[in-house]
Amino acid sequence: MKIVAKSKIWLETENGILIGEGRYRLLKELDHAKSISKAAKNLGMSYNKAWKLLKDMNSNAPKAISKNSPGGKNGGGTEITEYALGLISAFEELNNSCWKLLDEKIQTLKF
Amino acid sequence: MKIVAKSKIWLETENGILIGEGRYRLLKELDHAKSISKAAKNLGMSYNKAWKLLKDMNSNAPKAISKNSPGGKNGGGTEITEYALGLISAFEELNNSCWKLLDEKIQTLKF
DNA sequence: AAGCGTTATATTTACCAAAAAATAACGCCC
DNA sequence: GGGCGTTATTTTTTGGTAAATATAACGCTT
Repeated sequence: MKIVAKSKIWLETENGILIGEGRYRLLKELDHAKSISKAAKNLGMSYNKAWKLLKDMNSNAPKAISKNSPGGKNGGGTEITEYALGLISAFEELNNSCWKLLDEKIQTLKF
Repeated sequence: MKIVAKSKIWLETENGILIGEGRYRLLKELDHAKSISKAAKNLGMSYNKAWKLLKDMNSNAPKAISKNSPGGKNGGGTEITEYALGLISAFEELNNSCWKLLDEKIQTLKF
């Protein structure tokens, strides 16, 4: 019987969760859509949830994650910071090495 | 600001979850207590939940996880199999190497 | 056969978190 | 200043899961 190892990783500060799978996807989509409402729609997520996640990340992180602009031209928008881009990379790298490790390790075990 | 990487790993078969953090703790306690009701009490878990977890593991695993004996001397009891002991070891090993990897990797990243 | 302590299972209740809905605020633009 | 599309926030509703409860079954022991 085939047995697979799965994992979820996330980063925490003393304030709370900085990034995990859902927040990672949101940041990537925000980087592309430049708008919370559009990003949420693209991800099949409610605007409300996306906004709460982003707000939480901003208050947990040591630096700003996004610059939000309500009102103005075309209603406004949201841009993520350089720091957020770095977070995205870091999360991807940690995830990839974790998956690779588990894939290798599980070969050495027989069930 | 201090940032830590956390992870949860688990093993799945095509039927469902084989072992994860909660099931791991239950198996270890069962190995010691030889009784679902005692193990559950020791873990602060309801008997109902422990029984369901064990039943699920047994139906997901390729081999028996436990031998349950209702009735009889002292009301019966539950013993986990050699296969379950192997699962415990495998889970510990995967977890340890995963944590070690994350600890090392996160040092190389600056936030 | 009655009692005991366990496993086995179904049912009901409670809770919490996610989703949805509603409302407000914002600032450009015409 | 009114309309537009966005962000911001609160409130309400819903759904799914955990907890609690209840009941049955089991097989030794006396």
